[in-house]
Amino acid sequence: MPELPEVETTRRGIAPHCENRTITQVTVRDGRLRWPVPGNLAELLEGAVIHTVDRRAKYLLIGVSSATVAGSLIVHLGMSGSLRVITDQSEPLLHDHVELALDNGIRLRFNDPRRFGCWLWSETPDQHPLIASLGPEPLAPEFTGRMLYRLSRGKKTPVKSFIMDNHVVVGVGNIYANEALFKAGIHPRRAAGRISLDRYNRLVNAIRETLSAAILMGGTTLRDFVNSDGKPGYFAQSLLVYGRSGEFCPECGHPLKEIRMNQRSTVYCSKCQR
DNA sequence: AGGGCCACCTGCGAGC
DNA sequence: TGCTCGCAGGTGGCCC
Repeated sequence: MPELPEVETTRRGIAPHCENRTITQVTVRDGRLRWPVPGNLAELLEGAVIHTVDRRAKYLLIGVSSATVAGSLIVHLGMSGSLRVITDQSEPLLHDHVELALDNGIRLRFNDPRRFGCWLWSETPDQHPLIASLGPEPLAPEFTGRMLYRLSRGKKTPVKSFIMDNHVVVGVGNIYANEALFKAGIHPRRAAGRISLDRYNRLVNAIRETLSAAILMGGTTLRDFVNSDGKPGYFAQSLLVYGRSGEFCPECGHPLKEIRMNQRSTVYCSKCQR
């Protein structure tokens, strides 16, 4: 479910409620996530203070410290996860696996039906194997067309796979890869190594524009994404090609095509994208 | 070494 | 109505 805009929307939603709050209780109802939730999580966190809520790629990094521990929770929402701010006394529902109670009476509740998400703990999150080898953030200045151009020389891999590779750039998932390639006029199957610098500059702009616009609209809700208030995102109505196979291209009116690449739905216009 | 594919898991809609 | 099938926003790890 969540791509970078959805994770950023979640971060912005929870941060004001968590920062500088003390964790009073940790509840793990089902620790069988992608990796087991550490058994000593409550021991580590209860009584500690949350000082930061950051994002790296699609990971939320919740910085926590106390007299005895200092480190970060590494939280990933997987395909179906959501983090909600609970202000009332509502009972947990099915798939509400992890919960943090804070000293302001608010609870942070993690729901994840498919359990592809994770809750890990690290004292040195920057060096954690899941984080250390990630490529640049798509909205950071070091992500440039020149960088993509250089990295892609000699690569036969399709450009869509290339920009979805976390070592190249993080945070470009299936929806936004489709959208950005359409905006840039690049065919998703084109070999990454056979794209000009000029076109990579356009692609970088398209990725930035697409992700920024989605963040401004609170992310994309297709079926079930909800933000930290339990509300949907509104970028779905702005999607140009994703989920629109068979509809007419918004640029030229030609019917949009759908193919599968790496078992993922890939929608494009065969006239506008080369 | 690099690239492609599977697996992890539940829920839902389509089609029979 | 109720079953089965295929598909879903991610990504580490395995195999070729």
